[in-house]
Amino acid sequence: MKSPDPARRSETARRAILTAAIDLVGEVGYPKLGIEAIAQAAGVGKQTIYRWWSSKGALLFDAFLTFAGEGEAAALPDTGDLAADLKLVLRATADEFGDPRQDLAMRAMHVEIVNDQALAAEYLERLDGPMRERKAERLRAAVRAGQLAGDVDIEVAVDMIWGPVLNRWLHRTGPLTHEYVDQVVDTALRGLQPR
Amino acid sequence: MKSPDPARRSETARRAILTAAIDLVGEVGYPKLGIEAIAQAAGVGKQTIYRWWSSKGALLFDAFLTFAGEGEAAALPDTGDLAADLKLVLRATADEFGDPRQDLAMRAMHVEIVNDQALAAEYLERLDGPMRERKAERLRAAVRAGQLAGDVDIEVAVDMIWGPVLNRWLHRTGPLTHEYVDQVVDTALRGLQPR
Amino acid sequence: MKSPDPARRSETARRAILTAAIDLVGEVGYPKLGIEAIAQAAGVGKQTIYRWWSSKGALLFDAFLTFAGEGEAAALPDTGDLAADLKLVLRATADEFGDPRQDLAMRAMHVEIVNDQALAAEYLERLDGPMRERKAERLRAAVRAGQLAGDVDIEVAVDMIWGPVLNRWLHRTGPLTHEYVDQVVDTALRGLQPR
Amino acid sequence: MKSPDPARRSETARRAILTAAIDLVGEVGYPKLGIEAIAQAAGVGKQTIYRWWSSKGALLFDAFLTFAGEGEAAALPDTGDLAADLKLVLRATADEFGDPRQDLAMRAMHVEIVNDQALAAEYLERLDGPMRERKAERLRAAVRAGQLAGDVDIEVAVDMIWGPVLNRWLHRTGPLTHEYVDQVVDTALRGLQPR
DNA sequence: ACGTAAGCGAGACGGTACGTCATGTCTTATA
DNA sequence: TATAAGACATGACGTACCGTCTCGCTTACGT
Repeated sequence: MKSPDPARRSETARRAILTAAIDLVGEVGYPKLGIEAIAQAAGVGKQTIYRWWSSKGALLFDAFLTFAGEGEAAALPDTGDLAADLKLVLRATADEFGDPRQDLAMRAMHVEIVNDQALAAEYLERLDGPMRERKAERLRAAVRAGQLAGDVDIEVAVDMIWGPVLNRWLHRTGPLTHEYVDQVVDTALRGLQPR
Repeated sequence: MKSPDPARRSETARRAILTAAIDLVGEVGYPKLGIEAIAQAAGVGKQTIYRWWSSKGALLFDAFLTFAGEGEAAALPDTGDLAADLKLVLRATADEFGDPRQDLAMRAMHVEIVNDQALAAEYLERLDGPMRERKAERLRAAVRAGQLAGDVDIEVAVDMIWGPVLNRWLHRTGPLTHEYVDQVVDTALRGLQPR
Repeated sequence: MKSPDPARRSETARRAILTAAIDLVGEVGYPKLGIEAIAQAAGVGKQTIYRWWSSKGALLFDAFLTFAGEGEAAALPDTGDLAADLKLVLRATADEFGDPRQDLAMRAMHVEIVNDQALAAEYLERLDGPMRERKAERLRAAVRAGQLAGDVDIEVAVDMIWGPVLNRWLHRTGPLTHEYVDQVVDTALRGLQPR
Repeated sequence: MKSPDPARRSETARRAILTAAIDLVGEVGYPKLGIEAIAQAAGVGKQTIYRWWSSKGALLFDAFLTFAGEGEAAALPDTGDLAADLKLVLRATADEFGDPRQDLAMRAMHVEIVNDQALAAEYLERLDGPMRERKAERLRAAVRAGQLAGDVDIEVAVDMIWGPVLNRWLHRTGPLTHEYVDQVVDTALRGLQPR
């Protein structure tokens, strides 16, 4: 019983596999994605995949972490106008969801999370957590600026703003338009009760 | 090219299949659920499944519709106290999600919806739609009672109340406690901005 | 447990089934012949086939008996020239085997005989037996005419004349030409040893 | 489009499959023989069978070639007494046909040949051909020794001696006794006409 | 520097489940 | 009650992938 030596790992193969995984999931969708096809597309032996990843989910997941981690690490914009800043961010998110390839790939990851508790935990820690922290930080700044009530639970606030958007996309409850996200932001900030 | 004659369909077989599907998905989870196992458990030939359902998703889905449709058709409670009514309903929902068997089964259905546009549409029309209408109706009653602002978009309001709860369950963003749902209701009603 | 009443049997259905069986076996060959296809082609319910025949072989077999029995019951020609008479008959047989439809159908029957002892027995009694008797009778006439040795075993003689032809056809050992059957007749009559 | 690499083929699996095929066909007979059962008995995945053989017939056939090819390659006996030599060989053949296991297995192969032209051709080339050559060679030796007429067509002669025996076995026209084969030999050599 | 031990591409292996097909039985309605 | 129609339970078919394994090959150390 021996485990592979990370020092000797081929970075070429690793990138090829992750890239192929993302590409394929965007082409055929998650349920039809197969390890054999990934290996083929990456020009790699199956064993090289099994050596380094424990499951299709873990692989796909790693692919996301890798490519997402490369891109966005920046804080959310803070122009002083909270509503405008949130709308800007959410509209961008909605647009990403609109791109068919990203749509398929992200659905894949979410399915994996829905079904696998361990991946969900890792997702929380490595992707959702940091992202959420940036969202929370922006809201805290708003609190400090007196634009948000001080006694609001920040976690709940984040959920109430981003939750509806994620949901609408994932469950296709309706079109994910800019108008919709604007309304969500406005309503969340203002509350439902009459003033 | 001939298609099966619904008039000759065996109701016995149909019920056995739907029941077995729900039972099995609650036992082994969606990804390990197989047509062969369902047929076996239902004491039915595979062909009888393939004759009447086009996919595993469609079957599972039909099972949900069947058993859900039998149960709940009632309106949401209206005691006059909107917040209390919403908390009651959402706590019940949270409790359902907490039951491991229902948890697994509902995750299965949601995964299916996430991946299959056609099923998503049917889900919207037959399960989510009616349910949503009852939620909307309760909120409209609140508007009439002066407890909710008249200019709030009811769709957005529903999303803002139920969305966070569904999300937290599906993505395991955190524990789905009664405290959490209470806070969601309070925050949604009150809004995030300082008064 | 009751058995069907032959008195009520539909002659129409019976003929349609037998005809369809022969036709189909000539089209698709024996291994691809199915009960369902026969029923379909005959415009008959499957049960009607299962009611009256115990197996695909028995049905096919019955079809042969029926149509063969109707056709040939005549004695072999006896012009006084034994060799010429035999060549005439064998050439006709070779020609029958050459017709693709008859070829396929007869192969079907022979396969059935090879595999099923009971059918083999019935074949011997009802088809091969009578045919063989006519062949033997022709040879006996030749003995009486002094054209054949009196101490030859007629059974063996029949086998030696017809056997090679049947074999060459069934196993495709070589082309079944008129020349070949002529040579078989000549050689069988003359013997292999030098005179 | 990729085809299997013969270099990597597992000899263990190959032998196990061929052996299992022969064993099973001897137990259940050809029509009830299934690929699934062979795979099971050989302790092999079905795909391993499908990878290397194109059909049940081809497999069975290969099994015969393999095991037959291992055994008999020797020439027919030549003691100088043609009739005695032939009787010896034919009696042995009759005995083989009498062994139930060999009987079933050989029937299987013959059915396959009857139904499949391609297999028939391979059979002719690889099994029947060489065997036939040995038979022909024995007869040619007899011609040289003056025991057989020089103008006899050897092919026809072989058919006339071995054909009746093969036929009687295959079609169960009668018991395949030593007496019968003796008579065939005698009659074939002597001819049917009076001397 | 060079043998050796690892990762690598390739792909055969024993399996499992797939979705299709044919079998033979059972049910229903028609005549 | 025999029939045409066809749904049913059963189970084999041939396919597609699974995850493991064994091959040579190449690459990078450790002596």
